[in-house]
Amino acid sequence: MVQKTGKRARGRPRAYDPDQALARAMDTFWIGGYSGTSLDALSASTGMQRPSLYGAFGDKRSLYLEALERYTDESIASMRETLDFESSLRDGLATLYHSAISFYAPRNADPRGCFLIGTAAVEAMSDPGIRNRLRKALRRLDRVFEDRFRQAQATGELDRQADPAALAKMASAVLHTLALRSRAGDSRPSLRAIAEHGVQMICGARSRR
Amino acid sequence: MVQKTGKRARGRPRAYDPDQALARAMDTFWIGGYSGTSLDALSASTGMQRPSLYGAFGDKRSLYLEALERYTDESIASMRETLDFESSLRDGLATLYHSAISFYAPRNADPRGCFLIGTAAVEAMSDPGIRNRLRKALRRLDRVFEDRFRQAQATGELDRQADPAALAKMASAVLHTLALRSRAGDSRPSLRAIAEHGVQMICGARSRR
DNA sequence: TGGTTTTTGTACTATACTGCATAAAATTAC
DNA sequence: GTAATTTTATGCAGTATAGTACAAAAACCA
Repeated sequence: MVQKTGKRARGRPRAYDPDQALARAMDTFWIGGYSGTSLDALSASTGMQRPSLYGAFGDKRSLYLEALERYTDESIASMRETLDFESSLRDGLATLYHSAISFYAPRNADPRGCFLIGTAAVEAMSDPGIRNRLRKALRRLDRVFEDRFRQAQATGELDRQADPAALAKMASAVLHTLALRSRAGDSRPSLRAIAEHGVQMICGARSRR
Repeated sequence: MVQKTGKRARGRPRAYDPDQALARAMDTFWIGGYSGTSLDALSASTGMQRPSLYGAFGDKRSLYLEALERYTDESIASMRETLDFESSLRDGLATLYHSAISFYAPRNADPRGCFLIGTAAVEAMSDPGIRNRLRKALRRLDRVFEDRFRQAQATGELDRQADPAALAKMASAVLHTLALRSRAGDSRPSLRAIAEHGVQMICGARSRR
């Protein structure tokens, strides 16, 4: 078994960094999907032999689930950070979407979209565990937007009669379409245009930037 | 080879209906995804032996591509029909979304979402052919909305300054999020709520139903 | 009835895949 | 330096998979 926080390991030291290995495994799943990614591919990308993979993460599904959790946590943290950093709701949304586009369709690499939509959505039908995790992840993402909308309502930036939960789902919908379209190969300018229209639609078209 | 429009086949008659077989194959891919669906599964669901599958549709990828095309064509036809049938833009959108929900999350079967998002999006990364077909399919879906928005503009139902292409992408975004969330297991009422908020957001919240 | 044509069903090949057993390697504890 | 402990590396077992070869079957034509 892997000793998670062992200060000085007793036996032979590990030749890999568990965190980096998980990140590489996530990238590999991201490209090939769960069913489309073999243990050989994971072994090659992480640099770990199969028995080491099993020792560190358990079987293929467990490794995928860890990658899924990691992705969700990181995405949510990054989104919260962006929305907190920008002072206005409008700027926060705009920055968040533009960051998402850079993330989904990097300038120097193949577009990959969102890990959840690109890999978990497929398996959701045949694996109830993955389906539940996907549903909860989407709900958590909704909550990030919802919390910011509530805050905007408290400061008077957003109309008192607005429905924060409903607006949050619309904000997520824009994110979902950006993720899908980037994976489908849409150009970055066209994605940026969608993001801008999304911001206008959610915040109201009144104040032009 | 399969004779597509032969009036009276010369040899032994086929034991299957190519159209029904393709529909069954589509269902099977829909559930398991491309990589996750084996030829044995396809053989079982269609009732055809593997050699018959090859004779009729070619290899696994060709069969998948045919299912993809069929799904796209049928979806677009159905959407156009709905938007044409309803007299107002608002009712057309509302009916379209509700039909989509019934389609994505049937009352008597497991929710399955959209074939494109659920199966083609995964393969898009490793198969450029599928990625291109997905991109074109999404564009065609956008066009359905765009055409309807243009028509609404012509009849004065929609503001002259509105941007039909941009509105169409937002209308698609709502459809995308419905597809994703249904596959993630969201409840039908929550999906219906999203649809209603989507309609209000796109058509403007002025006229309550 | 016999020949022709097309499809079906069985069986096969070669490969890929997941998971694990086992021994060598690298480190700590005494 | 030796024993104990943990990880690595090689290789294997059993199964699943995509695709195909080939003969039997079921129709038509003469």
